[in-house]
Amino acid sequence: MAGKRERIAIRRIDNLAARQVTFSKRRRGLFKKAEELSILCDAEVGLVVFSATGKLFNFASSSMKQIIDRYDSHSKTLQKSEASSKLQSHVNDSTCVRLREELAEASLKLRQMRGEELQRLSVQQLQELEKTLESGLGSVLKIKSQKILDEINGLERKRMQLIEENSRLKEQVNSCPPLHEVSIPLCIFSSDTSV
Amino acid sequence: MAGKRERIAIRRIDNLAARQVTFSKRRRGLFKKAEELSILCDAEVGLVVFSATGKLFNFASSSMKQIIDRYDSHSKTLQKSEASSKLQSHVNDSTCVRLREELAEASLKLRQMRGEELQRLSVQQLQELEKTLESGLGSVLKIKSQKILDEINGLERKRMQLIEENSRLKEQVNSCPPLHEVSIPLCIFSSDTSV
DNA sequence: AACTATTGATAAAT
DNA sequence: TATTTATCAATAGTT
Repeated sequence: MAGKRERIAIRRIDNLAARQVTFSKRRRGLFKKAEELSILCDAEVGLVVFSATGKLFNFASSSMKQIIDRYDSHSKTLQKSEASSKLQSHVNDSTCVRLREELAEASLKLRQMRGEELQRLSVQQLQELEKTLESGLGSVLKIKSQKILDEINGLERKRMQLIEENSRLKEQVNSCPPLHEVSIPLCIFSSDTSV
Repeated sequence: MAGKRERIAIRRIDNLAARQVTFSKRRRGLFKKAEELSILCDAEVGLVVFSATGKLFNFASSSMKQIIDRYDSHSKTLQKSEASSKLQSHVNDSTCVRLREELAEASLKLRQMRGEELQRLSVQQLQELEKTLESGLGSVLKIKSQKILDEINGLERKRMQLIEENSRLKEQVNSCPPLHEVSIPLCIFSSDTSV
């Protein structure tokens, strides 16, 4: 009937469906509050969110470009603003570097999930990995069973359809006069229009 | 005493003091929720706020630079960047494209190993995944056991060393004269020189 | 997607 | 600015 809302720990939600639902709900809430803050308090607000699946959501009280530019000029950790072409190529270099790093990390995780390169992990980390693998394996087994059941049901349905069709055909055959008593005269009749 | 919180209209707060107070409160709330979203839902979140007085506040689940780069690469694919065609050619550089593809594939595999996005896999593929996961799980359990055994052995070794040291110390203590037979006369002797 | 009990955020007062 | 408290808003779990 109702939501017994219990305090939820702030850590990654393991269940995919629950995580996606929460993401939708909280994302809407967050964007609403971002907009409210910008309006109520005359603030410039920029918000960028990438879902775990890589989808982009963003809000900007003015324009995102303007906000990013302003942010860059504030966080003047970038010392020299040189010619734009040099700056751009630098940005692109860093994009490639980031991609390489992310790829390396993803590959390592994959290898570890396959049971490689585990030596440097702590017992704690191994335990977490074990839990993840067990959970993943459970899901795989569940989906596999579903698929197999679906296949069986599909085959069964087709079998039943064939049986029905078969009965219909049998009835048709039974309700017809024997083949040699009908087809030959009909054949003669249709091919001999002069009669 | 208390806050009769009435619904407030979402429009600029005219009173300066009230606006600043509200800004502080809501800003904290917004940043908290941004962080919670990133943690709960495994999302990448970047938030930039400039107060009306020009002060910068920002939050990034990873790094702001990374998030802005990712935002740029996403939005650039949708819009023409009128200023620099050079930038386009760099962003679409074949290396970056290839890295992105590889990363996307690796991420998908990781998610599948965690038990997500399995629906489009065939029974055959699920079976292979199952085998991989079981094998990985086996390795993890093996390494974990090893590590735990190593830890136990290490502790046992240290325990034995301590026991040995203990015996040595006991022997030393036993080979010494008892404390009261030596120290008290010495004490008397040294403090009472008139005897 | 819609519902509601409950937690969380916050407007106003101090 | 911090704290308090009444009230409103967000949302976790459920249907």
